[in-house]
Amino acid sequence: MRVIDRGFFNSHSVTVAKKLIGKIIVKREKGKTLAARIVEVEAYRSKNDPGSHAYRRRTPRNSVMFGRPGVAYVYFCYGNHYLFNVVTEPEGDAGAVLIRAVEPITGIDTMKKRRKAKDLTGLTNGPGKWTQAFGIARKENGLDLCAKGAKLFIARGNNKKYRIASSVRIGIKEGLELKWRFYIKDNEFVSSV
DNA sequence: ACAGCGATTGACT
DNA sequence: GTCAATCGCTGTA
Repeated sequence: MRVIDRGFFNSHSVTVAKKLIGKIIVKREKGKTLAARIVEVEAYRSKNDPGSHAYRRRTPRNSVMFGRPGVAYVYFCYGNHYLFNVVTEPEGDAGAVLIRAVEPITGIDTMKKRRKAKDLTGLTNGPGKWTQAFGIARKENGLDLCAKGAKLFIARGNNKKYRIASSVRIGIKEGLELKWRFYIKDNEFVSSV
């Protein structure tokens, strides 16, 4: 399994977002491995992106977005859910890619247990759903996905074919002129919003 | 110090 | 289709 290095994330958020489609998110747990293919993402920047947490200024919550690329930015949303991003752009320049949906590959039983689900329906097709399936929460915020021996990382996928579609980002009120949501066309695990 | 609200989900009509 | 849940961050005072 070839882990993606920091240089991959040290780039424009939109570039990284498109390239993350089809990659594999992996979490090594005690005695178990969870893996899933990334099928839907959104790019966020700072300047000129009113939809981003980092649009106005650096705050305690968004500070991770200003830090090293390749680090996890996890935040609590709507009082119920954890949303997972990977930090992009050179250090000091805020940016992140939100992973909105994934297609399960390995560790499906664990995912089902956490989601209290019987089958694959609705298991990982949303930003708060797949993080729950993976057991990702506040403690993952600031975790370096490119560190040697990281338990959570992103790897290169197989060369499965897909077509990327784009649209406005979901759930935000500003920045709607930017079509920075990218997803695999016709993939059943893309969020159904 | 505090009111308002969000990069969502699941349950219910 | 509609709507409540739920909590901590953010902007304003």
